[in-house]
Amino acid sequence: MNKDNQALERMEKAKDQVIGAISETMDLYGVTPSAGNLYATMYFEGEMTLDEMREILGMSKPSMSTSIRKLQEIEMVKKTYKRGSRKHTYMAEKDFFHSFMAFYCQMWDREVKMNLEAIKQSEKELKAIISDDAVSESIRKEAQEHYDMLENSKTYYHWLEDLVKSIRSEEIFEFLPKPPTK
Amino acid sequence: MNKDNQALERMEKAKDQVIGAISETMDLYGVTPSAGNLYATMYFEGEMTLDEMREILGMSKPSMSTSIRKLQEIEMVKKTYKRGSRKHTYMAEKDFFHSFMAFYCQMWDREVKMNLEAIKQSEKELKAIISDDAVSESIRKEAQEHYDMLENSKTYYHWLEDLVKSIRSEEIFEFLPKPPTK
DNA sequence: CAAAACGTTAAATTTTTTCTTAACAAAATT
DNA sequence: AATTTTGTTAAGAAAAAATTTAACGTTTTG
Repeated sequence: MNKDNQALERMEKAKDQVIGAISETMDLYGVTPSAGNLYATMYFEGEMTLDEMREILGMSKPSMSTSIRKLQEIEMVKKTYKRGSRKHTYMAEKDFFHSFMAFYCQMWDREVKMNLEAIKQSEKELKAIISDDAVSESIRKEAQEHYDMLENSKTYYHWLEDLVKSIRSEEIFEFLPKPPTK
Repeated sequence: MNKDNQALERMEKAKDQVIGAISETMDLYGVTPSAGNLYATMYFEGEMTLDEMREILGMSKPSMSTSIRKLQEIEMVKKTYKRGSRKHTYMAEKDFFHSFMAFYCQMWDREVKMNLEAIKQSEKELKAIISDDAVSESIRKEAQEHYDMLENSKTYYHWLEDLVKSIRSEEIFEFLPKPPTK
């Protein structure tokens, strides 16, 4: 079937378009190129084993192993259980809403936690300066300014917390409904 | 004033806490370490010139120049006009809401545009395969599956577009109000 | 129980990115 | 107009990250 080979070639081209775009996007998200490429490839395939991945991407097995682990961490790939084969199989999460939620919630949670903790420590130090009468007026004033700025910034982090909460609970879709699948 | 020096040292420690945290966060966002560090430093300072940055960070001037440019791109730093000095001065955007909006809207816009374009091209190819009667049934079926998957994924991108819109218009704050500044 | 299959960890290599020094271009002051 | 000041671009060096080859431990199968 010559027509079929032609069609298959054309299909590869079609897939590569999207694979390239997804891969590039993920790159911007701080996912390594090969992990991005792997995910995008899996997006078009069903279950895959590490060897199949290595085969199709022309890369080493440890490379696939580490990429898959990273993709699992951000919940873009799930381990699947296939009876018979003793090789592990994995599958791409195809619901981008899920990926979006998992990725950003994880990221923002970490941001909030880290920064609020740092602010807490910092404010403790600043407070000590502010309430020490032996320190000159101008320095205490500066400390106070920094303190106020930090205190003010907390507003943002708490908002971000709320955002994460509304995404996890899916309340956000009441405000911003998922468009209907035509 | 020995007490003052002590206080200043303590203040540096307080600032460094937060600088470290912000810097690390920005790192996760794909901003280079030195740009992150620069922003976090400027967060505590007023207007700054390139030479002051170089001085305080102990880095080269071209480094500051490129970092500042990147920070301007994502709207985390604004150019300020200071009469008198002919050196350029810059100032950190301290409103994290603004930074959040600028950064993610830019990112998501690019993602939507890139991927929808790729999908469009890809679907064109797939359609050609699907409607070619000379191609075997099984291949046409596979093409149709890919097509449907792509078509379905558009839902997500359109949602992301809506999200960006509601952030830009600040409508999102009606749903998720900024917590009051105590 | 020995040998093979599978996945992961460790060490080494390659590639990419970031940063610096040096050269350059534009603007301004003398 | 010549010299100095300021910022950027270009090329090279240093540092960091990604990938591969090699070695290891576990599980399975003959």
